[in-house]
Formats: sequence, structure tokens, C-alpha cells
Amino acid sequence: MPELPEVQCVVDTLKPINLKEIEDVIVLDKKLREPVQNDLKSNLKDKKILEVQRRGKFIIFKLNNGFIVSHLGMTGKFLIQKSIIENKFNRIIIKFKDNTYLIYNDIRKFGFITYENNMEDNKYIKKLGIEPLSDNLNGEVLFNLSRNNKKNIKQFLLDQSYIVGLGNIYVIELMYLCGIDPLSKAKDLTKDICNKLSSEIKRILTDSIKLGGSSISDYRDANDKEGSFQDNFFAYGRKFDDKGHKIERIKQNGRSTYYCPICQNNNLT
DNA sequence: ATTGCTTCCTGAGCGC
DNA sequence: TGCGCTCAGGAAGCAA
Repeated sequence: MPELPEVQCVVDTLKPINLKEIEDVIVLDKKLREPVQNDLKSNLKDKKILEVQRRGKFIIFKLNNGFIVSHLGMTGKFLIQKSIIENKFNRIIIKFKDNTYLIYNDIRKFGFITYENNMEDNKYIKKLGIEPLSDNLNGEVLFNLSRNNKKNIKQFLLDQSYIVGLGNIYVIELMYLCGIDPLSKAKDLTKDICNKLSSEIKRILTDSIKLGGSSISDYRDANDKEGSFQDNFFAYGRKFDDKGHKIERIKQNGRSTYYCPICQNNNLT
């Protein structure tokens, strides 16, 4: 579900919890992707939230002592509430000393929250690749990363150890925008396509963040507000593109790919 | 070392 | 109305 823009919008809307102190943690369901730690409550009690950051699709809450690391999976949400709004998918409730709440709500339970004493060598974070909105990503870096890479291009872009933050939707959109045949291999990318891809990655992610991300069904920010970037999709979920070309839908590695066989042929026009 | 299939979980939407 | 099927912003874990 949430890809980089959605996670960034959650992080941005979590700003009001900065400097709040945790009074209590109520675990309603321990069976998340990463089972809720037995000592989560004791580790979080009396801690102060200093800052909320994003790394890839992970959310990192920096505390005065230690960190919370979280991933939203497909349907995870963080919601700031003045009083608890009952919902059967609320999984963890963090109560602050000012009597406001941070709710972790997750229908499918593919997300998680863990407490970490330090972030050095964190098993999730240490595997992550380049932040696409940083200067560390450019066409040349992308070209070098994809050399000799036999993965198909979609798998390559989805792999969080190369570039972080892209998920199924944005990869589909990017391949459409750059005229990339989804059946081609990463090593088939030319320098020109890598340059184009790099700039389109930055543009589409930035544009989506401005529009509050994409809400397909479940995604909401910490204020329970929807994004609107889904109105700007060129390929994902469409039957025809803007040119009237039929959009084909195929399965790649178990996930849907929408693409235009006419336009997506790896030739820059 | 890679590739690709299955798994975790719940709900929506479809055809019959 | 209800059943059975497929699909859904992710990604670890496994077998081949």
C-alpha cells in the first residue's frame, strides 16, 4: 500500500506529536508482521518523541532514548486522535501525557512497530538502498546499479536494496512515463533511459507528496485524510491510456503490471 | 547467488 | 443472500 509519498505524508502529518511524552501503551493485537515485543510498553513509557523520520518506506520515531521503527505494510495507518475512536482494526494505542493518542490501525496486519535501543545495524534499515529524492540518485547511479543485473526491470525497481520507496503503483507509472517495456531486463536500460527514469522518479514522487499521496482504498494520513494523486495515474488500474491505447494487464512475480504494449518499447521518443 | 512461489491477514468486488 | 473465487500501496522466507 503505502509507498514513499504516502509514508512521507504520514510522517509529515505526525509532526504534532513531537515533544509529547508517552504515558501508556495498549496492545490490542500482538500478531502483527513482527510480533509486538512483550516489553514494548515498558520500553516506551515516559519516553519523549523528539522527531519522526522516514527511511524508505519505514517510519522511525526518534525518542529521547531509543527509537520506534515501524512499517505500514499494506494497510497500516497512524492516526492522531484526541480521544480513542473505536475501530476493530486498532492494533496498538499510544497514550500521551497530554491525553491525546497515537493509534496504530492495520486491517491486514502486514505492518509492525518495534522498539530499538539504537539504530546501528538495524536489520531492516541496514538493507536499504538509495533515497530517490536525495542527490545520491541520478541517471549515472541508476545506470551503474543496473549493469549486469538480470532481474526484470520491474523487480529491480521494486527491490528496496537498490532504490528505496518505490512500490507497485509508482513502478508501473514510471515504466509507462519512460516508455519502458516491463518485460525487459534491468541490464537492458540505456544511459538515456536511466537519465529519464531518474528524473521521472524524483518528479512523480515529489508531485504525489504535494497531492497527499495516492489513496486507492485504505491509505490515509495521520489526520485520516485521503490523498489525490490516484487521479493522475496514467497506467495503473486503467483500461485505456490518454492516447486511447489499450492498457494490458499482466502478472509479474505475482503482482499486476499495467502497461501499454505500443508505447512501452524502451525507445526514447 | 538468483529466481519465483508461498505466506502472513482481512475485506471488496465479481459472477453465478 | 450467499458462496467461491480473485485481487489488493509489502516483503520475508523458502525451495528449486
